[in-house]
Amino acid sequence: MRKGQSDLSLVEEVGRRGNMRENCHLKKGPWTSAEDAILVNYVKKHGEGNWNAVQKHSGLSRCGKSCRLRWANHLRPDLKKGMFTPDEERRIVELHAKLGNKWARMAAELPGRTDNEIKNFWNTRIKRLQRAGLPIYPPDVCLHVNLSQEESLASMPNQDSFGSNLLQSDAFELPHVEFENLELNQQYLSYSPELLNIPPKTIGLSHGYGHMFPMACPPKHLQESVSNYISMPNQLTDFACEEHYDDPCRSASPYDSDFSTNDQSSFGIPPGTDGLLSSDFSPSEPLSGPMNMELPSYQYSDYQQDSWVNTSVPLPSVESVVSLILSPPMKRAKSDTFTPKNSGLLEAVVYESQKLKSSKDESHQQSSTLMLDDVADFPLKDCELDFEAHCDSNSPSAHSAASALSEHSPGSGSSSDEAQFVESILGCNGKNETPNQSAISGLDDFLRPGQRARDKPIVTDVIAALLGEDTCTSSTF
DNA sequence: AAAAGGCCCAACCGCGGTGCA
DNA sequence: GTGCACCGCGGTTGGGCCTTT
Repeated sequence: MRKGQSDLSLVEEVGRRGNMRENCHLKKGPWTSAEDAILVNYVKKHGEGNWNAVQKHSGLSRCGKSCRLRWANHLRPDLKKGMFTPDEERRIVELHAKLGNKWARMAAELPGRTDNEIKNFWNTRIKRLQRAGLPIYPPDVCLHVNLSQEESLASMPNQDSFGSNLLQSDAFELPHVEFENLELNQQYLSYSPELLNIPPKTIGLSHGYGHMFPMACPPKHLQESVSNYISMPNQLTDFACEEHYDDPCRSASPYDSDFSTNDQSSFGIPPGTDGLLSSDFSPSEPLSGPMNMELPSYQYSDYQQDSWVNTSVPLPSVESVVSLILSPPMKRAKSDTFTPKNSGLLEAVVYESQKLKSSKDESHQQSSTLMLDDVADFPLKDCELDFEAHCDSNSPSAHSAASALSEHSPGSGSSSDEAQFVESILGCNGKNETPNQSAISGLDDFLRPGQRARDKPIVTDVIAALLGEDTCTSSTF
């Protein structure tokens, strides 16, 4: 545009070319170069801000919002145009792993890039990657973020005050979560009042979540990454091999075993089985907050695409269970003191069960030997803490036992053979699977939300088997 | 060559936060 | 304390372009 050209003449030009109808109507749609010129002119004269005044003073028939957006995304002189460089791409991935869908914050870290640009890039990228069955986050990024967050965890004051800090911290913003579903959970878990020492309905679990699970309960975006590993056996073996096992960082996470254990196929979960990972959990109430803003659920693997129906979370269920089951006793034995690292809900459940069981007749003891021993020494208080963390619906594990138990509603999903399942749980199905694998497979089926109604009695038995007690005789069920 | 489908990106919408009267 | 205006953020939409069939 020629210098000195008045805003007015530009407006006239806009009026001629654009599809402005009447002055009283604000124009929408694509910006014309004339409009751009007006806006640039205006900002040069008056500076940024006060965007609503643009319309008044410059005659532009655009709302302030639209002007701001146009300026911020396209007209700002410091904007970097063109494709993202590999460095920028990597930075975005890292930032997303750290921040989640905080586009504006990410943009602040990438000079010349806009939040919209980054958002579009990311959305496109994850679509592409997920279509290809590739992980959203490269393992090294996960590890990097995990490590850095672990450091911040390590720098926390003392463990004693952990709980209170946890409840007070605002460091990580996470939504308060409606726990409609949890009411049903309580039906199952009510035998453990201590365990559920939380309001049944709305529970503000956001505080301290990040401390509790530094990346352990990473925002869903990491779950996505994790879930993608399900379809990436090679990466699984690459990343989750033994040298990572004892990595304090990795063991810090309920996802510890994610990479090493989530490969359904390696656990005898047949491809296409809509186990937990693809259970069509769809909360009756939409989850609120940032996590909810994230992708509804791209948590599916290539194996699961057919059965993928709006899966909203359940991935962690398997993780929690699996990490519990597969964690070497040594590792757990070291965990005399609770750390937020332990994936806890199932442990808590199991622990409670142990407690109850020990006060009852021990006739079923044999059937409970699979997993309980490793976790029986977990202090309940710790379990409570842990459970709170898990109850955050954004916590991957929140949907672990809680949702898994609660979502055993009639509906979709094929149920596996119950007898086999129980056998699996008990690790004695006689197949070539290792007991643990069997258990996982069984648990997967057990935890499947879409369990048929007719399975309910079986489910109860299964829970009993899992918990090592006959729930039919238990007053707590 | 044409239709269909997918991709990409600019722009819009709704909501929440903040400042001010 | 309340209402209003403004601003910023994140999710969603719609249209143009490209690729595939």
